[in-house]
Amino acid sequence: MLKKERQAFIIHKVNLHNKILSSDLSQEINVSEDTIRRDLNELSEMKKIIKVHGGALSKSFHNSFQHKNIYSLEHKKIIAQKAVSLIKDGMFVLTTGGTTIIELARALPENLQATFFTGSLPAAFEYMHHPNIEVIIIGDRLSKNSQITVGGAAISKIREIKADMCFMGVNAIDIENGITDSDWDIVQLKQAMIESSSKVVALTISEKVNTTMRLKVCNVKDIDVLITELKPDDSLLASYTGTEIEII
Amino acid sequence: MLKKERQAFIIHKVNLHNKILSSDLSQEINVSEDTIRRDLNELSEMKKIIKVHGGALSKSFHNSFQHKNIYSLEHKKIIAQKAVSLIKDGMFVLTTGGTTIIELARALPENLQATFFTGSLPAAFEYMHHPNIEVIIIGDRLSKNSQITVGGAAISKIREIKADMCFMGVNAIDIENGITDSDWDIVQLKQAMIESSSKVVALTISEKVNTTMRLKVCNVKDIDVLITELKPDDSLLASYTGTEIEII
DNA sequence: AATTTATTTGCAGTTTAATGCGTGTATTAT
DNA sequence: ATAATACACGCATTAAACTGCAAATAAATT
Repeated sequence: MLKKERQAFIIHKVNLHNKILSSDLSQEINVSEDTIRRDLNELSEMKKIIKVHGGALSKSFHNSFQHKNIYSLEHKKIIAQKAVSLIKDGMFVLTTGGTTIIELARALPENLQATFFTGSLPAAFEYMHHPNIEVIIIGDRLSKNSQITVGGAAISKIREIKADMCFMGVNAIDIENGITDSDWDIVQLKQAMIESSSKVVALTISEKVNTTMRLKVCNVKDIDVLITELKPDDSLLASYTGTEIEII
Repeated sequence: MLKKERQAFIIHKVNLHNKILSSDLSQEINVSEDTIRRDLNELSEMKKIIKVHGGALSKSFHNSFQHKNIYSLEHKKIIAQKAVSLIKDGMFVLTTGGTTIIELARALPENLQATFFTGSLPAAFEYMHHPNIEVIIIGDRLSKNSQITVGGAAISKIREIKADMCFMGVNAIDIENGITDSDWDIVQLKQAMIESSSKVVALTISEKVNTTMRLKVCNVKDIDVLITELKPDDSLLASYTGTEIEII
């Protein structure tokens, strides 16, 4: 068995089982464990697999359990601070889910009186702890991944609302493709929210600026305000300054 | 089992149950408690979990801290255990809020496949962590006291549902006055739930049996099953045994 | 085809990682 | 206050990983 085909075989096995032991492979292919180890190292070098003590794991396995760290937490706090300044007493506010929105919720001043609509459970929890904020939950099927309600009922409820402002956590934004996302249900929700709001505020860490995902939510011009942790005149945001978007 | 794999498993478990004991994990995975402790320390270092004496807690649910303080928790666990046995695969289940219902949610077996409708945020959080349970959130204004959605929209949504079973946390029950409560909105909700369910299961700690509040929810005869932490033949429940209510 | 060259493999010895156990010390519960 | 758990630390054991080297194999050259 040639080295190339052996490595192909290993990749196949790893992807199939999500994990593999060096010792098993060694037996199965009938080569020494050293050889397997060398293969695993090379494949790991090529980012095809994740090598661990004793064997290897598939990339997908790793991803599925690797919860997104909140290391951009500080950035998100800055964003939240800026976003909060836009909210005035008496407003009706629509919000999506996402960790940035949670930070926004935590940053709300105690004396702010406003009504928040959301289908995001974690966001609702946060809003709930604010004394002067009225919370309206948008009901429907709960998506376990995103911890937000999704579906037709949610969308038609959103359409019934006429909100002053919509705060949207953004996963990818790009001057060409606008706001994009990877989850069909979430895209529908966001589109409905945009239509139901007088003003759309997009929140994103700069890391996600100029990235693209598969599904389109809206064009850049549909956004009224863009908030990142950067200063408005940062060079990364230069391409957006020409548009009619307000950058904060 | 590889180390990474084990740690992924631990993260999964923690997120599912919101808390986990080192001793349980040790047994389940069949490694020494030292190993588990080392894992928990590393995961805690990585901010994936919150390590506490005896085990670990999920990050998402820091509310679990309050968990210990729940009044007569042990009784509620017994009640939850009994209630769970009534739920079969494929059922549509309506639930109210309340700490007893939370315990019910935690007691649900992992392999149970069912659809749960609720307006209670804490309950929804619990259901969400169960892999095979579909959660439908009933939307409306969020009552901060009871952490449940209340109002006309919630009620009309409930009326659209035809559930197999309704689990109702009971605040006061009495053979004369039936189930009573003190919150107008909650009473409306509960009445709607009763109407929309083939079977009504009332859950209550024995302390609340033979007590009364101001607002009537329903008569005792509208209940199908009554669950307390007591044995069915306990003298406290004697007055209910004559009726057609099943006592568990 | 034969020989050189380069690559790959296996092996021995050493190093490192992972785990379990025993002991003494914290922490929690009674 | 006392007993019962849970914890941390060091050490021993085992398995896995690395290192360098020689043998084996494949590829290239003449």
